[in-house]
Amino acid sequence: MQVDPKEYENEFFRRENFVRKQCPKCGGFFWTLNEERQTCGDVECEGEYRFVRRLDPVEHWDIHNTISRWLDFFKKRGHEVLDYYPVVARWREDIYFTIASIAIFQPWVVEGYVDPPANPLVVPQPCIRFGGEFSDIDRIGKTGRHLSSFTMGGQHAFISDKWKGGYWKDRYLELNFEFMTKVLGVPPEELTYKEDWWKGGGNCGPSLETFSHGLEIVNGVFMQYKIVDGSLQRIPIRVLDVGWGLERVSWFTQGTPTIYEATFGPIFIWLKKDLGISVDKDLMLLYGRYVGMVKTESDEIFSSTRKALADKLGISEDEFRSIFGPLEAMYAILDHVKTVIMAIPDGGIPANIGGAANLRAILRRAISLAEKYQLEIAWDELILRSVEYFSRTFHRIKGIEKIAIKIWHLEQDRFLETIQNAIRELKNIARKTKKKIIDFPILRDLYLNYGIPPEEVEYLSNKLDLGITVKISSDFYDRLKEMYNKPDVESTDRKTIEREIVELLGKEINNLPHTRKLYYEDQFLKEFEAEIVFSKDRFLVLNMTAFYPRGGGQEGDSGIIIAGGKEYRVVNVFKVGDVIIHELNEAIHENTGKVKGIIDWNRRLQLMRHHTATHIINGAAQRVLGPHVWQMGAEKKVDKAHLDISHYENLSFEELKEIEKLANKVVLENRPVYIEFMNRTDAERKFGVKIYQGGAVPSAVLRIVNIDGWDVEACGGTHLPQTILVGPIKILGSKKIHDGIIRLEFTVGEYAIDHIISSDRHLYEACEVFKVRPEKLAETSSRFFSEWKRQKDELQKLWKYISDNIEKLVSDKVVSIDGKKFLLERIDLDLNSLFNIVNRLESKTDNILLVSTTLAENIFIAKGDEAFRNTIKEVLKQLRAEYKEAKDRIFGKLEIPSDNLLIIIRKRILEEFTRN
RNA sequence: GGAGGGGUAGUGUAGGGGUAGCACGCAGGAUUUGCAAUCCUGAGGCCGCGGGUUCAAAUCCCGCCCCCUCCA
Repeated sequence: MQVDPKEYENEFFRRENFVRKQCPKCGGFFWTLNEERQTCGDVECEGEYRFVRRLDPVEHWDIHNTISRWLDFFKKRGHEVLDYYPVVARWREDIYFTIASIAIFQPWVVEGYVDPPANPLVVPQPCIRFGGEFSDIDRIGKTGRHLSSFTMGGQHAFISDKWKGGYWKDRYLELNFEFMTKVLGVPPEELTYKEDWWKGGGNCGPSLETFSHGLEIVNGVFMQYKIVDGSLQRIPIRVLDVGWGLERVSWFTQGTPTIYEATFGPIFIWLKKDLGISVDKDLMLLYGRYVGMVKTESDEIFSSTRKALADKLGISEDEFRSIFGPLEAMYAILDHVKTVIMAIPDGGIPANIGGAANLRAILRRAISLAEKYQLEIAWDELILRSVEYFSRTFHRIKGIEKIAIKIWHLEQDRFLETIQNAIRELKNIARKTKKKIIDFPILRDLYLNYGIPPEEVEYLSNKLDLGITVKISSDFYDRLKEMYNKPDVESTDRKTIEREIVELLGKEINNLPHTRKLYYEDQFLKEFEAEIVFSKDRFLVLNMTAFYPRGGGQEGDSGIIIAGGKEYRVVNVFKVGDVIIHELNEAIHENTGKVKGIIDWNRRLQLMRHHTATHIINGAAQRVLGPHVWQMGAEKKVDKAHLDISHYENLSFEELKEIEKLANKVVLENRPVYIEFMNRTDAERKFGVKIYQGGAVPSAVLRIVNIDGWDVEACGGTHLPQTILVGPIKILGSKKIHDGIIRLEFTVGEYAIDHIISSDRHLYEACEVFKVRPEKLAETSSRFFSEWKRQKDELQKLWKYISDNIEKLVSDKVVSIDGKKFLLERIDLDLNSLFNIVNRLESKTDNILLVSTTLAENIFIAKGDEAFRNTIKEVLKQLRAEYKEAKDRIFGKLEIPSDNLLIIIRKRILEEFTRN
């Protein structure tokens, strides 16, 4: 797009005599003090990183010192320092990870609903990005500069009529210039400010990027427009959105070959030594100097620029691969481990869904790279060292090393198992398939069932020398997509239901005044009087209500409303915007007048108990399991409730009981529960970001529910004022509902008592069976179980013995008549055993009839040719006996002694054959 | 949230209404100076759990649990 050059003009440039030039290479405009300068300063135009000069990192400018110097600089110049936010952007619905420092302030501050926490301010914000210009996963480690997690030094100022303290372009550049030249010591003529345009999240504005010696170090955006119907419109609030690449600052000042040496410092030195990787010093410096040539726009460009890099270093591509392959793999591994670690305390657990899937992807990439280059990574130590090192600045990862190691091993096992399964399956396919060709259907199954993409199948079958051809169609993923795109069942989420109701009630609902929420003013209000504001069909809106609408995972209240002398049952209560709608059991005709509302108090009390219990259990789970636990969802019903938490594996019985015990302890401690409405920024400052347990809260003012010294959450639900009122908490069980999310089911109050009583009853009944006391039940039942197993085995052996000998027992009873072999005998066994004998003797005889009298039952079974079966059936009809047929077998029960049947049949058979 | 594949001995698997098999591993024995190899013998299975159908279910039907994977 064409940008008005005026956008970039400012007093600072004028005062310092900067000149505006156009770069002959990229065509971009930039500002410089050096009139002779041609290129803009970007590495693609400069061709090299001219600051690279040293092999090993130095502590003086490591990432920690870089961050603290940077913070100091701005602190001394009137900026307030903010603690960093989580890397999992729980307060945002549109992004999973925090991708930039400005994300902290979107949308509430940027759109003017909430005051900024300070103005101006700086924040060292760790960000996680998968994909995009700076972090294309496959390129990490190979470009010298890509990271999946980095620290954005956010320098922010806000300009609005209502806020003091902001500043704009001049002051920004003044500070920027001062830091670059005075703190970093860059000669002024070596600085360039390149013009760019930034947009995101509907906002946009001009930006000036700071370059030196080939490296982009800062991107300063002057957010001041929003895009309306394709054209720019000034927004009332202007936001200075400056992002410093703090790892880049650290790299720039240390002058190491790549950003990785600079960022990972002592961990890099240790790992390199541990793996025995070494590269010639001069070659390494040369690599660092020119690795910036590598471009990542497309696969073609990437490989051609990589080739150019090898040429520049004077080595062949093969040599390049063997020298730098392991090193680049190590760079990537360092990066990936750090990113996984950074995400864990914020509840970012590797999983198969959403943003968490990216965490799994890089974790697996790290493992794959180690395997590919045969790097014997000491993962546990690497994780320990990474946590130790980075926790110096990023305090939230303190103490997560055990959990991180556990997660790493779980994921590694899972990954290796999947690969093993896939390899086995592939070998089976290779063995079974005659054509020795693997095409779409097989590739599809391998991908869908084992997660192995076609390229990997090809790699594996070559590596394993399976002698098969892998045919990858270029539209593989498109064909898969076609299969997914089958129309799915209509979703009836809450929003569609609400939309339907709004439609039903008409647009008027949106024009109604906000309903006064009596349930917040007095959570124990059981009865109230109010006035009708609106009614239609079965829906009623009042000017105020004590009925709690469904929300925050808490079910709505029920009860009765008396209007016009008539009683209505309230069957559902919900919110549309700030209007609370009561759904009644029948249509109401009054449009005005007073009503009386009575809440179903038993129900409400139980819901409140469940809600407060949810917060108590959440706090307990965090303490028992670790700081990675966040609430991922919850539901509170009358008879039971559940809480979903971020956690990496199913809970053991012991963990469950520990949580239960701790939760009940908090109940008995009778802690007060404070509730207050707070400004978003104040709440965050006072209680930290852990208040966002329930996810994004779409409001500038938060309702803070604070269980004293235990748990603080932004929550709209109704709660008890003291924990003792929750009553006993009984955890019913837990299960994994997704990877990385565990559901705890529980019940409280009288329902908990009921549950305990019924478990007692089950225990009592089980004890009655064995006539033992509860503490002996497990022991006794396991003794019974092993006894039962032993006897079953004995029985089996016995049966085997019998059947082995059955031939001998009956062989002399087989009679041959007219070339056919008959066995007509009485063997007193149960029917099932007779079936087995018949099956076993099938090849020895043609026609068999066995009768038996066991347990006062006369039974028989016969098997044979049609004529034989017909004879039997005829006799059975005469005897009025019931029988069944299955294939060539007839069997059933007799009312007469079974011997009788045997005698009759023997006689008949003899008759028939003598007649012929 | 939607969807595939799977759960049988320590491990890997076959079978698919009628006595639960195979390979590797394990134990004992034979051969051998010893090991490996080979041969013989043996131990080891709630066929994931709970219902249903059936004379009979590992197998068929229904529900649940667990594992792996894909998509949103």
